Amino acid sequence: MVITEKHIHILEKAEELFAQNGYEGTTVRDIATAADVNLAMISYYFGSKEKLIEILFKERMEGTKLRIEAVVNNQSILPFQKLEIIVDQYIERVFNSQDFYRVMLAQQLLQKNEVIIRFMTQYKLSYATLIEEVIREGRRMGHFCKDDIDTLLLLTSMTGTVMHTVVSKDYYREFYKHNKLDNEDLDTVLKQKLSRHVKNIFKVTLGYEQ
Amino acid sequence: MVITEKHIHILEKAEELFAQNGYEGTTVRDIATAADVNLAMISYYFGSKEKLIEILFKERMEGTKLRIEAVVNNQSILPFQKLEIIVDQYIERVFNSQDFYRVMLAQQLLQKNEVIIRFMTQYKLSYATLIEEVIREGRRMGHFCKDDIDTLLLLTSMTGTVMHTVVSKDYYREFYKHNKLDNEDLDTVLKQKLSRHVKNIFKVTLGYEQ
DNA sequence: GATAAATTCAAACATTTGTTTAAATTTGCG
DNA sequence: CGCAAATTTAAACAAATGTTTGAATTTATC
Repeated sequence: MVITEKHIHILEKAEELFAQNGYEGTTVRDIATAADVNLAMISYYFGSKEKLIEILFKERMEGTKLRIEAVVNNQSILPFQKLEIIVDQYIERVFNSQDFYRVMLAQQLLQKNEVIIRFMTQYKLSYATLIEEVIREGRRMGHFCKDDIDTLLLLTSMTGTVMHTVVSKDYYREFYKHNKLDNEDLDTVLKQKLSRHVKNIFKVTLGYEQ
Repeated sequence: MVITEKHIHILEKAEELFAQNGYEGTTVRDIATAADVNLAMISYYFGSKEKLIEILFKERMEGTKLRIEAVVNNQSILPFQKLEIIVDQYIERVFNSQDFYRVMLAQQLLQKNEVIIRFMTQYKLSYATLIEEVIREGRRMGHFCKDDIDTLLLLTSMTGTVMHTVVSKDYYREFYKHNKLDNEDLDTVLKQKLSRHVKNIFKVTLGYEQ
């Protein structure tokens, strides 16, 4: 299937609506209106509403694996530095694509679409495998002293902490009376805090000797 | 409004369906069928589908605050021990009520129902306030040496890590080839791992001196 | 500029949705 | 029992849903 500008435009609008109202809570008419195209165009371009969200996932998930692979395979970066880069890349990616990550979390929660489940499983497991490689490297080099490291728990701790922060931004604003901060400034603050916090989690979990 | 056995029975079935298919993905007919009551009974007992989920939240969130308050106000428990108890209580609660916590996460993600948003905000903020109190106590007693502790980030890290673990249980099963473990055994393993991991996060974040 | 293909459109399609109705049945109580 | 209130029922309601249709329009190719 060839993805044109039109496809991309509709997908962007659909992504926004899915993030806002959920997949079931978004109608094909909503998408058509938001994208400023005729209702029938959704079927014409994507076949169905379900196919549309599948294509959205395919589009968004392509390429994300490549970036982390480049880091892992770089010989000149030390293991813990690699993990720091991976953490910062993940935080940056989530904050830059908040809508999609909301849609993804919702899909992970419901697990209704087989195609999407496969995408997400493949993504998460390959991610975990790469991190495990870095951890093994770090242990070999004597940088990490813990020997019963649960890679997936560590990864889940990162994704859970970051995702939950994004999802509960409003609590943050209320608890610390950050009302004056606009959304962008709040994001900057949260990204910094998260970076430090998650790296700390990695450090203590791995037993990283400075 | 008086909640009868009938209400509770319907709420339990609705909770299951909401967790499985989402709020929008669950029809009033689904709920009626699952609860083995006539379709019109949902409106008769709850007024509407929206009121039903609001009452579900009211029912489930009542009392959760009391338990943590009892811990915080107990003079004979040391600050870090209090936090350890709070962590274990939270993990236990999430694993015992996985359906509801899934529904809650979905609601947090979409933020469509004002009544439910209020419930959740009140819950999270009072939770954070109580933990902040314990942290202050620990700092006063010289047990925690970090002085720029972000309570809400710490709390979000706990809830995010635990919730994400529950939601992505399937990845866990696949990654570690835990196929043979039944769901209950896997839960036991995950609870133990989470308990240790989250307490570690608290320890390092607070600068707890053994 | 003619022709065919691709795109757009308004309208219609059959289902499904949450809610209501009004009659039937059960329950509680003197 | 008798009777009123509470509960249950099948049926109907209008509105909204995803998808399709077939004609109209635009675009691309010669």
